[in-house]
Amino acid sequence: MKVPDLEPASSLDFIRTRIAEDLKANRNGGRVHTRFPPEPNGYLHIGHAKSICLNFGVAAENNGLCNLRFDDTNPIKETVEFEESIKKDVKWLGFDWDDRLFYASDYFEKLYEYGVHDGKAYVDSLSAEEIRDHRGTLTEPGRESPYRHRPVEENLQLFQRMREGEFEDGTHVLRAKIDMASPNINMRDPVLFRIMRASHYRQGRKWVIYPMYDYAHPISDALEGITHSLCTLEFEDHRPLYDWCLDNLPIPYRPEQIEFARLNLSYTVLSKRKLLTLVTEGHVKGWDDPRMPTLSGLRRRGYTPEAIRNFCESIGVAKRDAIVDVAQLEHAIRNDLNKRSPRVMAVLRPLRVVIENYPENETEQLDAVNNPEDATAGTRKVPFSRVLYIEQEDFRENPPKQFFRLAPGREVRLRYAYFITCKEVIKDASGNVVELRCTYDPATRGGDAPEGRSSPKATMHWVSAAHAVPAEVRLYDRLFNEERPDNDSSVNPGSLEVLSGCQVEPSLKTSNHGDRFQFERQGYFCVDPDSRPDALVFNRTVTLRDTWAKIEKNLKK
RNA sequence: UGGGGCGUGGCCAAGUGGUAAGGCACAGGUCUUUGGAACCUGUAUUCGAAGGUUCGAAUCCUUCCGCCCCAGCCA
Repeated sequence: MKVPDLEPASSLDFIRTRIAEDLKANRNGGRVHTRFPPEPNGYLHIGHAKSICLNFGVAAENNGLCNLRFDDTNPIKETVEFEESIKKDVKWLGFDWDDRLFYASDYFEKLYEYGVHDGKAYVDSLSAEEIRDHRGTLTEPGRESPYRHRPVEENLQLFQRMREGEFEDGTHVLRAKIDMASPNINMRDPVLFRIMRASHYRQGRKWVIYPMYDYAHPISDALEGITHSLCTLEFEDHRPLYDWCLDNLPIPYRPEQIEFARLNLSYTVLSKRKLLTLVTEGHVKGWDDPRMPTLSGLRRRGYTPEAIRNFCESIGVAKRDAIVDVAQLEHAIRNDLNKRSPRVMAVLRPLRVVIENYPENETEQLDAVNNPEDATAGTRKVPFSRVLYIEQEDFRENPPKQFFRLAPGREVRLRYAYFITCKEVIKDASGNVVELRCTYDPATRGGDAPEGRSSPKATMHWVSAAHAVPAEVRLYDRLFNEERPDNDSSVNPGSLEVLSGCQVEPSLKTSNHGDRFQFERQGYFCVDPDSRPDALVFNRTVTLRDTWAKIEKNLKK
């Protein structure tokens, strides 16, 4: 009898499919070994998370390994600070490279040895501009350098002298001898090594020549026994060169490079260069500014590693250029936080409410559910008294049709407390509503409607004025107003709004940095590192879905 | 008009000759002490276009159109 093949529950992306095929064909002896190879020249962002999840994920799924390798071949851009931030972020995301932390710079000696192997490369003494001139254009072939046919012996000597620091920066380079007429510009004798007197953050002044990415990368992969070298689409053109390096050097091993589309997100930028600019030009407060799509920014904003991983899984891996809607990222964090974050009441823009028929000096402790999504989260006590704060936007003197929160003469429920009715509106000299005089119904304690009475349409959050704790709340919005920001786009001026007179329930007094909460009816918030016990600071991670906002928006149309 | 890729609903994305998964978003509805969550329902006669092969095509062939990447001694 024929045994049916067991198909995987969900479909595999093209890379996982390819790896499964390789495994089935017993290529690489059944091994899967990937690597995440960041250059330590900036902070990791959500786009890197996609690559990290792919590389570490694919390895884990196949009982394989994934290395962390720093591609530190350009000393003028790289720093320890960046390296440390990258390691921290990869760990935070939830991945572990165990003892497999590597550096391209540890392979410099090997890369040097392979340099002029077998006459496959030559020392060129043209200037940078001359090399550019000789390269040709997209439609015209390049021209060979007059130095292209130097004897192997001479190349060997010159290359050694390059290393020994006998030449000025930029006077010589080592080039691969491939094909100046290749329609693929990357194959027109690409530079392999350049002279650069720069202090390397790990190697110091040990080297004055540094290898180029195209040369260092395939060899690094080979030396580490990488089976699948996953990178982004812009390197597709480089694959022939990747393969050339491995084919023409005495390396007994052949990793396979596979390219996938990098992540783009609407309303933000994801290139290291642009992110660097935002930081250096002061448009944001640093790499970990909660508006930044960096992992450190998202972390400070209150995103969880789980949410980011789920997001990366949800967007898939393919080859077409795509711009993922930020709404998809927001969905991922809401989905995660909904299940795990304790609910709490916080009034962002307070409006004073006096309950006229409530005793002056009385305080009640009312029971509030910590998380309706999690029965084990239990309950807490929330103090109620005569003077309260509610949200300014929860009261309308002239409520539009579908507004069913508080208005003159109207009754609403205060969550876990009582039904209250608005009796009087008090305004200041310029006509602003500054206080509401209300009455409460003692029969509705806890917020339950007595038998036979229908419950109000609105339930609102509130805080007892005498017990509330003042706090600063930072509201974040999309970094850019344009869906696809370009180089001329400027940061959304409304991307950060700081609210200073907020009143939060007393249980928040003991919260710690990084703690996450749902402020009921408003969104998810976390305690910022700037927060102190006597000066609480919260960041809004993301708002709750707000159907009233949609209704109101449509009313205005 | 050199080379390399890619085109499936508003945004992602499965599908690889047998009659268009799923998620996000959106629109209705149920429920609700968060206008939250959850749940239900709806949304591509059509897969960039046009021809062709076939009983049958998003999947095969041809032509065309559109988009992205490459001329760093960056990665």
